[in-house]
Amino acid sequence: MSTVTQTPCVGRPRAFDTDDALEKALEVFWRKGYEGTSLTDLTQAMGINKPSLYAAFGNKEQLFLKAIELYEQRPCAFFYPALEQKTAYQVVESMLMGAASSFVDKSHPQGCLIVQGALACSEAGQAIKDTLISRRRDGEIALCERLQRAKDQGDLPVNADPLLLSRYIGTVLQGMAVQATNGICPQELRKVAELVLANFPRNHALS
Amino acid sequence: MSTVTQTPCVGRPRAFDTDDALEKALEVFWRKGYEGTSLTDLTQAMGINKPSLYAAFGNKEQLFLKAIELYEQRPCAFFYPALEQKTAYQVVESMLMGAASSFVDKSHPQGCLIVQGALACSEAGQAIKDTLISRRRDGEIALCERLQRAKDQGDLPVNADPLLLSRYIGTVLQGMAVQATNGICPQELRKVAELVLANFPRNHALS
DNA sequence: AAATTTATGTACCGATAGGTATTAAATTAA
DNA sequence: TTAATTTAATACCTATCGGTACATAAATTT
Repeated sequence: MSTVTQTPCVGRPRAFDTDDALEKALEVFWRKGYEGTSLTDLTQAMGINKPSLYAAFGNKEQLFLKAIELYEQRPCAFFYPALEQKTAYQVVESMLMGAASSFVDKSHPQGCLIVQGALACSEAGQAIKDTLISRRRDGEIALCERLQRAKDQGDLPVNADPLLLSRYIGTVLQGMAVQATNGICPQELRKVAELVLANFPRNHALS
Repeated sequence: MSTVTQTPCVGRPRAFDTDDALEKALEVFWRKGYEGTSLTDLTQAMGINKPSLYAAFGNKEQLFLKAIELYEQRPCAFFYPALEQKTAYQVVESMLMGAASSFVDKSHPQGCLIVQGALACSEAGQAIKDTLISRRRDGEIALCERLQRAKDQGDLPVNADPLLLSRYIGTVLQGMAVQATNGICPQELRKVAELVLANFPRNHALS
């Protein structure tokens, strides 16, 4: 690990753990979105004051960027790992089921930070909004490439359209994130995911 | 119509048209969300100053509520009218195709105000967030009732689950709204809608 | 022990947030 | 013509926004 907590050798030692503080910041951003989160919200949740925050993380925008990095590695860690499943069906199954558990997990805010972090915002948040759009697109591109590979290997019907399928799954995942913020209960969200799966094309011979 | 522009008989006449002003406000809220929109954004777009806004619409929150009412009657007017289609399939087809055109229509902001108006926000916006959640839920409930009626009339397979189907279609619609903010092009969004339709259960004997 | 370096805490910065008091202007009713 | 009524425009209110200056505290280096 590169970001292991290594106390700098000189000067007064930091009185807080940056990883813990980042995790607290992530939770606030997740719940309130980028612009809905104030510096006061952050410092209170992180248990530090503003100069410490700025010294450790730069500014609000850079802190948010670090938060979404942590987000994609930690609680929402169902997406990219799912790509490594053996079959296209299992990839999509892993994604949909992962989303169905993560988005409504009561141990953290509901929904998906990448979707609700800055879906609509003022000019001041445009850069963050664009960053989140890119993250969503990147996910779909990665899924598309995975499905294309599956098709090339005969793991999807010859008439399957990887680009369309990845857009469709991306749409469902983003919709599930909204459903989670609506307060849908876990079982219901899971049933939606299962319905999508039931219609997903597969070569029974291979799976 | 109840809100027809009727000049009050006494006092200085209003120098702006409230319907026009509301339409301008709607567009700003649509683009920037409830909390991302400032009073200055609103007054500039509406061409009026703050006291006029407050006299005519109450405050920012009430103005937003009037904006979402207008929104559901005007540009986003594909949802509830779709319920009156003859068959369940046609209802869903009308909704999905309506969304596929409305959400990416270049004559107004991309996406759906009911989804992106306040998906995540500060405590100050909680009431608006809850209102939008209710609107989303109400739409799904109405669709569910319509599909149940269809099932009762033999217009859906006997094993069809109206509640699950309405949640699924709601999820897809909300996901399509996010896709629209991502900047997906109209044809691609339409193809997603068509894919969903292709898997929607129907009794061919009836449609 | 002194000098250096880094972090903490308080207090503050200009800008902007939503909202309003007040006065002038424009209309109708008397 | 005057009084009553409503709107318009400016200026202002308090609170909070993101961000920082500055003095103090705590560690290491010399």
